[in-house]
Amino acid sequence: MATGSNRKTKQRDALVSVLERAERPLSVAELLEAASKRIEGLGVATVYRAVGALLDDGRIDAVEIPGEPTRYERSDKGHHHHFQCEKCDRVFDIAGCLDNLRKLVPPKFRVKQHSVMLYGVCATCSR
Amino acid sequence: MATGSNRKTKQRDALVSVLERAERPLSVAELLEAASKRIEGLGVATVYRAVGALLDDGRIDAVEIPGEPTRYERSDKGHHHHFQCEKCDRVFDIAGCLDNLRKLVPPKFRVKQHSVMLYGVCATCSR
DNA sequence: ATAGATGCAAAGGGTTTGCACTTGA
DNA sequence: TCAAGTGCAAACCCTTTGCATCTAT
Repeated sequence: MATGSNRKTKQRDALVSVLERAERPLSVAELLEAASKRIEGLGVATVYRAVGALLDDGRIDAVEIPGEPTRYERSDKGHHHHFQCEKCDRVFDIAGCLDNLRKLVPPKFRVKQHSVMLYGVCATCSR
Repeated sequence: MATGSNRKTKQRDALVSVLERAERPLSVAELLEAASKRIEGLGVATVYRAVGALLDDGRIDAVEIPGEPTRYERSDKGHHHHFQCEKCDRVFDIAGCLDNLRKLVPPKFRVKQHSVMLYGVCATCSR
């Protein structure tokens, strides 16, 4: 996926480092806020463009949760899905995947990607 | 879920009937376009409000696809998932479901709902 | 009569884009 | 040098809301 040139700038460095340290997927707003502590005057557009570049390069993945702004996370976590707790709203990574998903589709349909979101109550909130 | 009063109006009748005949989930824009053929001067806000009322009453369900406008479908179709074609952007219903999804989560996590989205190329666009 | 529904237009939130300016290679 | 990146503001898309006007009951 590595497209184009991608210069090294302090803005992108800051954003990458925020994403690298993050323990959970972050939204653009969260990225902006976190990185602004280091880069003053950082603009939203820059964050969106950096995020776009990182997505193109496959360095991060988008975590999309209906009704919420898209979050982003390092892509080196491998293929996985997410679980959102309805009590605490936290999003957890779920290892593993059902690869027989493609069996579900009608003939002639070609499946290239899929996403699975699980909702329920996490271990902590279950107590 | 049946809330409030819900008057019978020609606008809502038209929208319900469009939804009832639809073979795939429809966006507000699609609903507006379809229903406008019968109700001239139909406004977007009316569609949104009608959709909201139908959701409250549990007569339709929202199909949320990241990066795309929410689509709506009759709620009496039973449990199923969706497939979006990357060529034509249409969303199709996929019968069946992998119910071993719950096996993916760590112990103590309780799964109550899940959603599966498949992406690829539909039969028509495959040709 | 009157609460609920409608249409319009304005406003809101998230995301993208045009443009002049800055900066990394 | 000069293409790529930045910041700002305007533009966009989807959705919601305020308000004066209808309309079903």
